[in-house]
Amino acid sequence: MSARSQDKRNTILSHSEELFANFGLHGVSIRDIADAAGVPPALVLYHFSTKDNLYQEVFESRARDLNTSREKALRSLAEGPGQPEIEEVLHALARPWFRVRKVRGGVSYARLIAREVSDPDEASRGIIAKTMDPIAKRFFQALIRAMPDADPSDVHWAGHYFIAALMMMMANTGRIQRLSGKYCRAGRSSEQQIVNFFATALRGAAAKKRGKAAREGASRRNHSERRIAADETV
Amino acid sequence: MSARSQDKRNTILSHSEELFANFGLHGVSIRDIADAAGVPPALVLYHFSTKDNLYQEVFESRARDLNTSREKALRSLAEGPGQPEIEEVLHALARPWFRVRKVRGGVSYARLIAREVSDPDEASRGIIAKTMDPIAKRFFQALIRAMPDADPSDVHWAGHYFIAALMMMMANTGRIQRLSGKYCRAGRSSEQQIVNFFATALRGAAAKKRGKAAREGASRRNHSERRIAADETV
DNA sequence: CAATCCTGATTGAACGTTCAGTCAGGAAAT
DNA sequence: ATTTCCTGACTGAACGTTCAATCAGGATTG
Repeated sequence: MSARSQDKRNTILSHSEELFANFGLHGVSIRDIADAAGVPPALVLYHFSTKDNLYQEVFESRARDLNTSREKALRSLAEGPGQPEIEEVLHALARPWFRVRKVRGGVSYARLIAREVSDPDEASRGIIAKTMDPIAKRFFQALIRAMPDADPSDVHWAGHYFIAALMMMMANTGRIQRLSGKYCRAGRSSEQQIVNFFATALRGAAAKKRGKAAREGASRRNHSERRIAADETV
Repeated sequence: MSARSQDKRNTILSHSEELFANFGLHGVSIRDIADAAGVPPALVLYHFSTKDNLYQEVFESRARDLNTSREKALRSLAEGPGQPEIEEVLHALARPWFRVRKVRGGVSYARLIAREVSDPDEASRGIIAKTMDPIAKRFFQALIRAMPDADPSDVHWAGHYFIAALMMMMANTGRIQRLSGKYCRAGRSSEQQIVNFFATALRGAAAKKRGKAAREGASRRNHSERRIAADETV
């Protein structure tokens, strides 16, 4: 492929990224993308065959970088000596997100993923399950390893809350500013903010549990798999 | 309007709710709704004029109940004697959500709102800003009142994390189960889980801050409005 | 010349919406 | 009591538009 052709392809890709992030797959037409990129609609399909495939390619365009950097961070924690610090684990998941937002179009990409994560549509589930779930599972493992004393169930929940909060930041809907004005405008410090909060929270939860266990006496040490009524889905 | 007509209208409304929740405004056509409800497409627009208006009405159908019950809970906290417990404030926001999911179609409705909250589209922002923000602001006020010692900035962030986690639960994408298996299948206990976690977290954050303040000496008591680099948006 | 790159014109299908008209049934008039 | 009138409820067919996708063929490049 010639350099000129490659350029046009990338232009289409980046404009697709922005539009899909802001309006979703069904909220954007091939024409919208073509107009934004300044090319005829046919060229979009010449390069990407179908709209669905274009969407897929947008999604995967940065996923590899994002996931390899997250995987590397998690592996280095897993292979490191002793148990990792909670903050390290949280940063391993979060830092690549904040990093990707620094490069051109990265904010849109982060927003796109955030949209996809909270979309219950079958197609979205598939994409997320394939692209994001393996890393997420490692993340939970690392988190449990970092908190051997805590109830694994609590750690799982905390991990989910962390991901939810992270994705809310990535969605970047402007609601945080709207609701909190001066208090929550942050930028450079927001990664520290979220990591510190959840690290403190996790330690607090673990300490509380330890306290309760101590009060109850040292009986029934490992009952982490306690049964939960499952007639409802969360 | 006759009872029979009212019935049909409600049928259309409830099927719209479910479809919009699962596939979004642009992912659903009038014909999809008409087919699901077993009525001709023209009847949908006879009752609701336009697709956008139908979407709006679906959104507002349960919003009044939801908001009045949340408002009542928050007001009773504000008017009560002394400062409210953190758990009370969190429950005031969360309980109506878990309650609405118990009635028919409520799960879809909760999912619809969760979708809208994380949608950066202008139209979604408007709907959320009008319908949900006033209550959210009261919630933040109550939360700060419940934690007079904590840094208001931290409390704001914690409140946002709480909302994010709550909305993730409401989105009900199945990802939590997929990632955590047995640990996070909960149902009845999930409201307790999220409230307890964030209550502990908030107390922990406040305690940490108090500790730090004590260590730093009693100088600079009220510097809650510390400047934050704002070149970036979260 | 051959291969690659690109485009205008065009496709059938699906879209939201409109509209003329049917129909049941209650009110009003005879 | 019968007929007439009327209206709210509803429908099938069609509207113009936009959709994703196709394709033949021109332009550009190696």
